[in-house]
Amino acid sequence: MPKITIYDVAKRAGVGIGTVSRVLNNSGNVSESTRQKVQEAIKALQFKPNYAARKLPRKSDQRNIGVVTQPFQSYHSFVERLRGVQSTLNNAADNFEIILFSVNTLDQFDHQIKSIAQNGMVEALLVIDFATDKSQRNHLNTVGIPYIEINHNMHADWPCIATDNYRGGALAADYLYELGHQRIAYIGDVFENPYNFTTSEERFSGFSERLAELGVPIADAYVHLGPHGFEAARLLTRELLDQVNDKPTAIFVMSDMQALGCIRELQASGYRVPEDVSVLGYDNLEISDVVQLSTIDQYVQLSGQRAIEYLLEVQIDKDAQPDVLSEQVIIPRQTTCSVDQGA
Amino acid sequence: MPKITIYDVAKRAGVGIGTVSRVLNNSGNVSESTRQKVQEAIKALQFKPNYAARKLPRKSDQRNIGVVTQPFQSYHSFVERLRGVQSTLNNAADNFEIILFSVNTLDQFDHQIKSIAQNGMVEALLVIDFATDKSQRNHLNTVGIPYIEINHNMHADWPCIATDNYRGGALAADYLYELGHQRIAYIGDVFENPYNFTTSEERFSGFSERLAELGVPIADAYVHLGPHGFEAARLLTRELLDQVNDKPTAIFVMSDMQALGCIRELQASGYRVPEDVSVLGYDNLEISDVVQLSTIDQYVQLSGQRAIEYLLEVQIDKDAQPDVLSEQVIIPRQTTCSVDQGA
DNA sequence: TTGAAAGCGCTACCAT
DNA sequence: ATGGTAGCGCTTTCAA
Repeated sequence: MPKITIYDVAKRAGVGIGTVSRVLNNSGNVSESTRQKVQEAIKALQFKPNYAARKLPRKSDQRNIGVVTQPFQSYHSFVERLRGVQSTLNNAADNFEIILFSVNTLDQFDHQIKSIAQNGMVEALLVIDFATDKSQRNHLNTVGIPYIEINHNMHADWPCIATDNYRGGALAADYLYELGHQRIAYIGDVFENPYNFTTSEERFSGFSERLAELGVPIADAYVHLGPHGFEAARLLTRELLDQVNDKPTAIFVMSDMQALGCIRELQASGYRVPEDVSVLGYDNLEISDVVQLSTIDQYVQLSGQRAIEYLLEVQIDKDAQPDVLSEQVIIPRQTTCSVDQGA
Repeated sequence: MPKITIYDVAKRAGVGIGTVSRVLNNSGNVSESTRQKVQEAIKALQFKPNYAARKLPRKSDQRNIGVVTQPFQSYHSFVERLRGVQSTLNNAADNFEIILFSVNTLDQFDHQIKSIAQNGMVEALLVIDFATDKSQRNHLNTVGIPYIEINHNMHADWPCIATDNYRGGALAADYLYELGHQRIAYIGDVFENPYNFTTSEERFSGFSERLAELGVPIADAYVHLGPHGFEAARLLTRELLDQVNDKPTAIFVMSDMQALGCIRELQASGYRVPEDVSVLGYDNLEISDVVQLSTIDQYVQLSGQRAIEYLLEVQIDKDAQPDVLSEQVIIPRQTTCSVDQGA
């Protein structure tokens, strides 16, 4: 069926297109009777005004910022980041909308980026948890859409805010070492996954390398990797406990939800936390405060904020440079203690 | 500064606008040297192609669905609903994008709805946690944007999916009553709030009315309302314990996070859960499974799915009616038991 | 109060 | 390979 335009509506209602436009916009100067006729024609024809055509002759001040992301990898970081994006946008300007593009696969991601570059619906783009490739960046550059990545990896060559997992891992190492721990274990996700997420690997690298520097290298038997989640982490903890002669005095778990699973298994096996085994998580979920889990906070909301600030600035100041975020902080709570206290 | 168009770029590069358009679209047939010149002109002029103008002559098949919502009232319901929206949209059609409009106040909401109706950027609208008024619905109807609300209240007169808190409350009453409880308390949010959220009030109404029907009406002293959150719920529980002579044998708490606070305070006061006091929450968070909290699951993801299904159907079948969702289910876990077991 | 007509900024097709 | 030109569907004058 052919596209229905105001011409069709006008014809059917027996009026001019100007009149149709007027009723569409409530711009007055339309008699009640004609308005009725036009409304009827609209309804009968199921007319839908064309967004682009409508916007074109208007000096619209509405602007869009696109956010490309995975469909909510983690509740926490997704929502917190979006929150940072939102509030920053609201404070900076009131005419920005957020367009959420969510993609499931790398192919979809590629397609999405190119189509975004093509149709120009957004004037700036925030890419979360994906790494753009050269061709994708070319597309964006050609049409002049500024973009920034929030990603696990750092790149020197294009705008990027890194969530520095490596540094977070090192922080964990320092913290546990300073508490006097020597036999330390790591529990996290397997390193290979379809999205190329390298979170677990990076946290582990930072952790193990720092530990080696400190003179307490982590033995393979103390590293247990598996699927994500509470239950899986329980199993990994069980595995760790079973396979090792000298029980660890501390465990660094790559996420809070997994740390909870780890603690559960430890307690079920008769270990006290932290007296027998300290457990350190990563994320600082709301629940982590509730259960007093020691953890690492990555200021994930802040990364959303920084990203938008950069995107906004780059429109004004062509030479803007993103703040490379690499802030984390240990939140010590009740699941970690020094080895002495344990003894 | 005047808007920069391809004409400006063409002039500056000494070419025709057709050529500029070609380099913009990578459509070939441009010599490398001219492409260079055009690129430079684009850069120098900071030219940004106009989205609307670009889209107009194209037969774009990209379509948008708008989602208007609070900025993430609750992580859980926000993400879960969005998840339902996403997956349903992805399964149904691959050319739909989600445009997220988030508003903080009722005024902003009104403004947003009217501007959405006006600019026609989306062809369908999902309104979450807000109640549209007559004038707003008129605006949407005038331009023929189908919409649906997901809200706490049920309306017979326009498309709406109700999250039937009243029924959920009644469910809680039935469940606790059947376990043999007679002295039952309620802990929840205060009924008045700037957003007109009536969740707490509705859950309480359903709960208390059902309890009355069952012959075990809830006394005022057993109802404690306050701010949201874990800590606040602790305080409310303290208050309850202090002000009442006969301790309740069961407490219905309006949300899981609050239920956790309640349990914490109970245990701190020497009560065993559930042996001394049963606690029932509402939401079924991920953590609730972990800590084995008995709760009510409202299938919040499903509501997002149903809403999109309706919106999609209404485009095809003008007489579509939304499924009025009112499904909840008790998830009995380890924080509730019968009074007999407790004794 | 209304109809006609001139663009809005771009794409795509025609020539050349 | 390139420049010119006819629309895309609408809003907004301008006359009537």
